[in-house]
Amino acid sequence: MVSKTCEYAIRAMLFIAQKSKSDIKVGVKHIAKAIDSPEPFIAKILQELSRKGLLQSAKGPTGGFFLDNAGLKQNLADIVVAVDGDKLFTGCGLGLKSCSEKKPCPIHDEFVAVRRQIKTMMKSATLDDYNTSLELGEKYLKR
Amino acid sequence: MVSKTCEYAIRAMLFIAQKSKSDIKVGVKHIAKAIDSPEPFIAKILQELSRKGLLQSAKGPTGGFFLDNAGLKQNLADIVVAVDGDKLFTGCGLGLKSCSEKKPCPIHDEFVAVRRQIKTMMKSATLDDYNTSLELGEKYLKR
DNA sequence: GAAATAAAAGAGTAAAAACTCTTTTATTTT
DNA sequence: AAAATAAAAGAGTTTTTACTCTTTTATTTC
Repeated sequence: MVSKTCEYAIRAMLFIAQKSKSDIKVGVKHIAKAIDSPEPFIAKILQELSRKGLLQSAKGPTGGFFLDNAGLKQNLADIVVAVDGDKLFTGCGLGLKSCSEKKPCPIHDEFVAVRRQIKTMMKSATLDDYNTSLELGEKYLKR
Repeated sequence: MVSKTCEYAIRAMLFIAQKSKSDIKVGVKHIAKAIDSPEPFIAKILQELSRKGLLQSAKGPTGGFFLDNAGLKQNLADIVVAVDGDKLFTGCGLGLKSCSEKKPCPIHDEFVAVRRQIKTMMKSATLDDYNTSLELGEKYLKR
């Protein structure tokens, strides 16, 4: 559904969101451990997202990645688009380039519905909104 | 959502289903042209599916690939599982190995709903069911 | 200002997915 | 039986995705 890179990105962003609530910046090592991902790989992903402005970073001791208030208002769809592009939300279910309302593939209408549901779901909650259930230990980012 | 291999497989199977309605066997060359796919690649995919029993084949002149009556009753989910496995229907949205009702990822419940919708959609119609709209030229397999 | 910490940047490697080519085997038509 | 047709099989290549390593640069603490 989304790339592995994107899965890591979402999990990392959710973890950073938690820490940012208490104004804590987190280093790559800490993040990698928390979401169980290869350290240099998640570093690269987050640098890319930081360049794109989806999160902030600070170098040096006590530095690390963090989210400002605007960042905490982002939703999962924002991350998915930044990492994978919008093919999940716009592509044809059978890979046809010019599949459209006018020239639909056999499953066009059904896929439009599925995609809409996915989009709605990914836009319905901000990173901040996930914090509570994560803090309560009702939801997990690891294993 | 599904692999490119799987997209080709579905499109080829839908095309073969059409031809099989009039008891016509189709060669790889013909199929590749009809669905706009690399010829040796779709050949390989169909050989694999034929080995798994999802369609039939005959060698020699007038030979080619075709579907028997049971084959025409298959749905898209059958093809997806044969090609990609069942990860689309069972995997975690964030790639967690032990994501479950007991230890859910933050988007577990929403993803269960999305996956159910996809599964329902892919099981709701047989290959045969798509024939009419394709014959009428309302739906397309190419471009 | 020296040492330590942590991200930035970029090159490099490994594995998987997508795609190709060649040879063989079976079947049918003439 | 010979020629032609078409799938079977398997090895090989290319591209993309996933992941690693090394060096540099910025910041902070002591």
